[in-house]
Amino acid sequence: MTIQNDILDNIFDNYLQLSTIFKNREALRSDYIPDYLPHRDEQIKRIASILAPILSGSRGSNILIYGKTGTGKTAVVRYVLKRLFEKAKEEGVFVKTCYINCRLAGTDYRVLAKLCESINIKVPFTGLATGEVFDRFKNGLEINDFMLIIVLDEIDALVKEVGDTLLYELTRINEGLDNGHTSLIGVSNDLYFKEFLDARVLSSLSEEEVIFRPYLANELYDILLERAKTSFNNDVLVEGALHLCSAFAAAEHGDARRALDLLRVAGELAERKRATIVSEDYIRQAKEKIEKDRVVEVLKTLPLHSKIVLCSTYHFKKANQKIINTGDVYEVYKELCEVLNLEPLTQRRVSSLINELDTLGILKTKLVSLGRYGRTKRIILNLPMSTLNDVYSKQIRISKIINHSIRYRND
DNA sequence: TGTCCACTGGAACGTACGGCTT
DNA sequence: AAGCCGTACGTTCCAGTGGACA
Repeated sequence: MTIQNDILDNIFDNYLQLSTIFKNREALRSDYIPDYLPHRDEQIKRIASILAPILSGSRGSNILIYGKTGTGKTAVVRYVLKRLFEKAKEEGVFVKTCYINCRLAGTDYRVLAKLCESINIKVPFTGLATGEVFDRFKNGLEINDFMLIIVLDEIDALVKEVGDTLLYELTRINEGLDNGHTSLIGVSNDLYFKEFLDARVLSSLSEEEVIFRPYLANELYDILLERAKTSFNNDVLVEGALHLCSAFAAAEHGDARRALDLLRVAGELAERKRATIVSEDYIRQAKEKIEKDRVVEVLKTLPLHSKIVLCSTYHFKKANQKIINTGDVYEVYKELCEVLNLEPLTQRRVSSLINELDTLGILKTKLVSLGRYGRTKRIILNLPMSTLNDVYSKQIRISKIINHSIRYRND
């Protein structure tokens, strides 16, 4: 037995002893499909009855599903499809399902590549024309006589990014098929996403519509309670903790995913502290941890020039300069590039980077008009300076510009 | 009331890259 | 090998603009 072995043994033993909190941690992950989804009976029934004709071999209507993040859309769809799939198998009907997150896929090509993959057609990740991939997909359906249910999650993200060309093709695909057919289920986080769609696409895609309202605090509580039963050991969770958790999540547009994350992280924190119960306090700590972890992760993985832009705003905040605009940020950005021996990007590009950082919630920007003094963006660093300092001091290249003293003055 | 600032943000285009088909 | 494709990341160009100021 080596010393290292001892240490590892210790860690693992400790872990096993520590696992007095969770019964099944996985049940708190957002991709877990529970056996019961509280407060979604209506939607489950609706979607199931729309898709039911598939069991008799005919095509189900296309469905468009709306609702904010964490309202159970994905869970309900996956739940219904899972049951449908099992039922179809019993009945000897051959059904295939394909779930695609459009935001993660990002482009028409990659969505199509995933569709091909789901019917066992191998497609290279680049090199082919999009039309070619579409043809292969269509042929695959035809030859194999597949009944394919396609779930396009976060469909709004794709349409906003690259338009609705692909959706148009997909909604028409059945027209050109003698064998095999598809049903589309579009899932959108954006209630106004319809406006981005061509009328023909819209009418075809939204043959049926299902809306998911945000959960109320008491509904979130029921959901958490249900999940807690399967995930936590008995008597571990303080009732007040559940209430606090649902209250936090209800304040953030009734996002159940957030609530479940909160509960899981709180449990993990308690576990690490060797606590035997998960109290309200752990929920509060979890809330802070989740936010901080998110920010740190974003800071670390940002492209180099975005980091420099961020450091530029950091220097203004450090110098107590509250009001800064794009021009100021760009001047300091150029100065920092010089320090790093880098060719600076154009102001137009930096302007886009600032917008991206705004979307990530790291910067806060506001378009203002200063009359005679032009139009620009007010920019505020939207995170604690210490967080940025901690993360970037450890990165060799960026640490050089963190402590650089700035020449530029904007007064 | 018109001017004009300091940008914004859309659009078109360029370049490099990996990888396909023929 | 030639010619094409999608993707990522960038540049260049430029019309548009809200409102302070003369």
